[in-house]
Amino acid sequence: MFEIDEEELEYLNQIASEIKYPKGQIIFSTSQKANEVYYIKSGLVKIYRTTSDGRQVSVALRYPGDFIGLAEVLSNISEREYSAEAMDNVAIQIIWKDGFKKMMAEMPIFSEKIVRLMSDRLREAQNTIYDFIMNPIQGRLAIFLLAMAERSGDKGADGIIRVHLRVTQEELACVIGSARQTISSLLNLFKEDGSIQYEGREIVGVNPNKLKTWIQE
Amino acid sequence: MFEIDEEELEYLNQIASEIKYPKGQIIFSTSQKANEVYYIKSGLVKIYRTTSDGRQVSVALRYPGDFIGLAEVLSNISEREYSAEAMDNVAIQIIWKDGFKKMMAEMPIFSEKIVRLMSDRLREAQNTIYDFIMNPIQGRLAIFLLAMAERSGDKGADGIIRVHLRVTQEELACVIGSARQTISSLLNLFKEDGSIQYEGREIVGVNPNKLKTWIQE
DNA sequence: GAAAGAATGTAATCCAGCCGACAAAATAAA
DNA sequence: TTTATTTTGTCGGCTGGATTACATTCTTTC
Repeated sequence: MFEIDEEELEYLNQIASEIKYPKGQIIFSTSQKANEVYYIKSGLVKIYRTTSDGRQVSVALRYPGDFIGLAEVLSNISEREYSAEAMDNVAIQIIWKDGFKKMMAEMPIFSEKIVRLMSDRLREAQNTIYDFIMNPIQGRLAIFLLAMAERSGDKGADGIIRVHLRVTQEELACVIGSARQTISSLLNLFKEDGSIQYEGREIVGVNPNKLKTWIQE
Repeated sequence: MFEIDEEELEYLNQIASEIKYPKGQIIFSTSQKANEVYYIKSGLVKIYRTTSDGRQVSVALRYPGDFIGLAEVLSNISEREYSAEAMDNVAIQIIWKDGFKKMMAEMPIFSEKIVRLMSDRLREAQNTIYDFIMNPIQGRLAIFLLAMAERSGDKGADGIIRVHLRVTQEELACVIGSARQTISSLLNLFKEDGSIQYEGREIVGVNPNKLKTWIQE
């Protein structure tokens, strides 16, 4: 989604410091001070909020090459509104707010890309809202699996996307706003139908055309 | 949400042309060419998409002082993804894409504000997603009424927000993703409970504290 | 290896809220 | 005014999907 170039990467390396987070680690969490942004070098990050009754509600996933923690910094909000958690082993660069803003000021093309990034994310979020209103659960699950596959998989000649997705049903439930048991039976439906292929507990193949038949509209 | 200053307004007046749309008029619609952005001078605008079975799904409302049609232009998408409709009589300035981009390039502070605007909208959209997952219908309705009141009403000394909202239940249903009949009974509940006050078919008062009791978390 | 813990499968129950159907108001048009 | 149109109120029936409750299987840890 965000295409960083050589020059920018070099600039980043100057002002950022790299940190690794093991799977499950919290990167930042709600109501912490928002003084920095993060650039994902590898791994998958979940953006979520914990409700008063302890459930997690996820509003987005971020992939390698993405920035996270941007919205609070760009909106000049002092505290994090959401939390971020490493869903894999994750390597991240931390950039302090001031450094990041300086970078934006000094590199207009970079700044333009950030504008485009925020705009892309807004469209993505609006599409999510639309999908939530339009689609029953199976549709949302299909949409989500499709999006994940397209971002992190390789499309084979047969049209099937090869992936390596290890996500628990619990995680899926909190991303699409459903119950674990419901996800369980839907995934089995998708499997029987050939929409997705498993190897043990890992999803290894996604058939976009079949998956799409579960989606409304 | 977007605070435009004198200088910017003047610049806008130079490059924009004003158009008025009567209530109900379409300003732009899905899959039209996205060659311009709009600045709302007065009135309320609904951003929505029409589904294949004819229903409307609304993803945001925009108020005076807001830009609309921004996301496609900033993301460099050639076609509109959503439609926009005047919910009141609306006065709007049209700015052509090139002119707008030139303006951003020439006025760095304006450009910064646009970044902040997109960032604010992203946070808003993420909060909407969160609310959809967390709240049952009455919560979403309460959240929406509250947001509308805070944006377009005046807060009295008693804490009650005075507004003039003429929205049909049908409109409300499509904004929060529900059925008209459900909205009907909920509004009556809210009315009995003192959360909202009617005058004929217009909502004229909103009691934020009472409304909040309907919201989860 | 065994035991503990985590992740899945399945089934029965229950309820929010959608849908259809229609009556009653309110507004607009004639 | 009368008539047509739009908007609202109300009420059962129906159902998707949450919830509860276990059983099973896979993964770690010891």
